[in-house]
Amino acid sequence: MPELPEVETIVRELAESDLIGKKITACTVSWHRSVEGLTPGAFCQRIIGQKIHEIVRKGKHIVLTLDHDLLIIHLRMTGKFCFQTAVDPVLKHERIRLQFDDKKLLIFEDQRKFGKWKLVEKEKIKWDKVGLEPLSPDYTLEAFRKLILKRRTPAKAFLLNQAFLAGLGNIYVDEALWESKIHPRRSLLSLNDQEILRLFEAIPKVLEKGILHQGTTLGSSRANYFSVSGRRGGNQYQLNVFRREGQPCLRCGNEIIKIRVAQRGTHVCPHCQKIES
DNA sequence: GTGCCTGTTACCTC
DNA sequence: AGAGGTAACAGGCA
Repeated sequence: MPELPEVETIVRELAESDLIGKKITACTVSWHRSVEGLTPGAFCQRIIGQKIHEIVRKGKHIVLTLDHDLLIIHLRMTGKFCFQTAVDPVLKHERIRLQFDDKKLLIFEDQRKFGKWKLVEKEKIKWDKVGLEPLSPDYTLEAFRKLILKRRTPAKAFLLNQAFLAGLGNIYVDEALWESKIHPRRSLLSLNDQEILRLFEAIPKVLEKGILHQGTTLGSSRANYFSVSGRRGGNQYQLNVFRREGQPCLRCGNEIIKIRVAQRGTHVCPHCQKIES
């Protein structure tokens, strides 16, 4: 569920909440596999007493700088946060709760239980599986071309791979490919300079639009994306292809179709995004 | 009820 | 190196 724009929205809300400078005074893990690498007991023992100094996004990861460790959280499909007070009931899909020195509770909910929290000593952190950040100054046409160079992988598989580019998921990949008029099955080798430039420009464009609209919330169920304050995103009303199968392409009027690429549901305009270039 | 689908990623084999 | 399959899970939907 949450891709870069949704994670960014959450991180901004967390960073602007009053968590910075707060000390963790209690911790409850109610699903042991939400914690990676440590038993729930060891995890709680290590995190209690540490203060939160900074909250940032790295690809789709949420990174909280504590006194000694980095707390790295990946929401995967259905992870979300909310604030509660001690008198509120335990939520149905609650997996982890942190209590702070002001008695406030940060709750981690995760219906499908794929989300992960881990503690890593600051000096030992490695980000080798997190690729180029499309919204950073490092994102240049040269850097982008270097990633594409000599690869024969389909464009969609490439964009989904976090080790190359960090932060794109199924929604924004389909949007970026539609925007740049590239078929998701096109081999990177087949892309000409003009197409590479269009793709290079489309990626930050669709991500920034997603952030501007505070993320994409597709359905109405609680399994969907909600910000920390419980707000829905608005980007679902701005999508050009994703989940628009059977509807007219907003650029040419032809019908959007849904196919399967890299084992993922994939939305394309067969007229704008031709497989042969 | 049954079977298929879902926004993610790690891990395995080929 | 890269592709394809499966698994981790719960629930919505036809």
